[in-house]
Amino acid sequence: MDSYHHGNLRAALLKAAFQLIGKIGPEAFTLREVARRAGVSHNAPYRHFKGKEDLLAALATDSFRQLNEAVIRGIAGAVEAPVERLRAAARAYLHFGLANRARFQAMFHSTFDRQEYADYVANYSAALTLLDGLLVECLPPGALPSEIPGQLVWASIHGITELGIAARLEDGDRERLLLLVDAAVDTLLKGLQHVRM
Amino acid sequence: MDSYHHGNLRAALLKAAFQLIGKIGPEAFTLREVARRAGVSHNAPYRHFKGKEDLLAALATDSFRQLNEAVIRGIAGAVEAPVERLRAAARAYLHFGLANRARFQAMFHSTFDRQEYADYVANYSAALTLLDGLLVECLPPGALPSEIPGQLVWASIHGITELGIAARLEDGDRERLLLLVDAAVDTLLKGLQHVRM
DNA sequence: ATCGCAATGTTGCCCATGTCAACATCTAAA
DNA sequence: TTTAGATGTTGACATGGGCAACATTGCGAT
Repeated sequence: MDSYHHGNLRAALLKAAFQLIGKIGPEAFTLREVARRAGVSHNAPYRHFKGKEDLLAALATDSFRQLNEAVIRGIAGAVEAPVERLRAAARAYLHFGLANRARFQAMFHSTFDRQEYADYVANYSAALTLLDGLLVECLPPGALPSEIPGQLVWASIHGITELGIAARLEDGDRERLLLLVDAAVDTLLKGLQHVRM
Repeated sequence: MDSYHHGNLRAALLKAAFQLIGKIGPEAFTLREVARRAGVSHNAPYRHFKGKEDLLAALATDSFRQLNEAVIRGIAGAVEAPVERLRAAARAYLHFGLANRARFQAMFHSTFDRQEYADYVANYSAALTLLDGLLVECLPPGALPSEIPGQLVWASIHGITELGIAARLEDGDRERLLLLVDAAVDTLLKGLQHVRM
C-alpha cells in the first residue's frame, strides 16, 4: 500500500483532529496541522470536509456521541438506586468535560449552522433525553408535566462543568467539583419534590 | 486636531472591539479589523495592547464589569423581597449573556493566562460574591457553613445561560429560558432548606 | 482486458491575519 | 529650544484557509 490514495483518510483526519484539539484549544486548531498529522497534503481534507467548520462539526458530533457513551458507562458502573444512577451520570458528564475541555468547547461553542448537521442535533438531544430518563426514575411518578426539571438538572451540571473548565483547575479542585455535582443533584431533587412547575 | 496622535486610542480600540465582537463571533474577531474601525493602522494597537490576547483580556475584564453592573441594575429594579431580588439578578445574568453572546464567550472561554490579569480575576470574583450576598438573604440565618450553595446557584444560572447561547434561539425561547431561571432559583432555594451540605 | 471517468491527492497560488522591525511624528520635560 | 519617549505608520515575514489546475488511482461500462 502506502499508495497515493490513503484508504480511509476521513477517519484518519478525524483521529488526528482529536489528538490535535486535545493538545491545543479549538481556536488554535488548524486544518493544515491536521493534514500534516495525517501525513497528507494541506488540501486533502477538502475532499472529505467542506472546510474547517465542517471538520469541527464532525468532531463535535462525534464528541457528543462519546459523551453519551461515557455517561452510559458511568451509570452502568453504579448502584441500582435511581439517585445513585443520576449522580453517576452527572459525575461522568463533569469528568468528560474536564478531561476534554477543547472538545467540549467545540461541542457547545462552535459556530457551524446546526440545521445542516442533523447528526449533531440528534446526539445533542440524546444527551438531554438520557438525563431526563434518569431523572424521571428519581421523582414521584406522574410528577412531570413539563420538560423543565430535566433542563434544570442538565443546565446545572453543565454550568458546573463550564465553570470548572473556565477556571483552570488545580488538581485538588476536581474533588471540590465532584462534591458540587453531588450537591446539585441532591438539592435539585429535593427542591423538585416541593416546587410546583 | 485629527492629527497624527489619536488622543485616546486605547479606549477607541476597545470600543471598536466591542462593536466588532458583537457583530461576529470572538473566533472571527480580528485585530486588524479593530484597527481599521478605529481608523488607525494595523499596528497601532500594539502600542496599547501586547497583542490580540491582551485586547481580548481587556475586553473580557470590561465585560465582567458590565455584567456586574447589569445585575446590580436588575436587583435595583426589583421588589424588596430577597427571593425577588435573587430572581431579578438571575434574570439579568441570563439577559446579559443572551444579548452579548460573543462577549460572554470572551469572558469565560478565552485562553489568556488569568494570573496576569488581576483585574479580570477581581471582577470575576465580584460576580460570585454579588450572587452569594443575595443568596444569603434568602436562606435561614446561620445556615451557610460552606460556599457550596452560592456556587450551586451561580452554576445553574450560568448553565442555563450557556445552553441558551449554545442553542440558537428563536424569539419565543427567551420566555422559556426566563421561566427556567425562575424555576432554578425556586427549586434550589427549596432544596437548600432541606439538604445538608 | 481496456477505456474512461469520477474520486481522491497534490502543487501552486491568493489573500488575510498576527507579529516583528525600522522609520516617522508628535509632546512634554529639561 | 532641544530631545527623548510615546505613539503611529509602513514594510516584511510566516502561517492559515480556500480556490484552481493538475496528477494518480481504482472501478464500472463496453
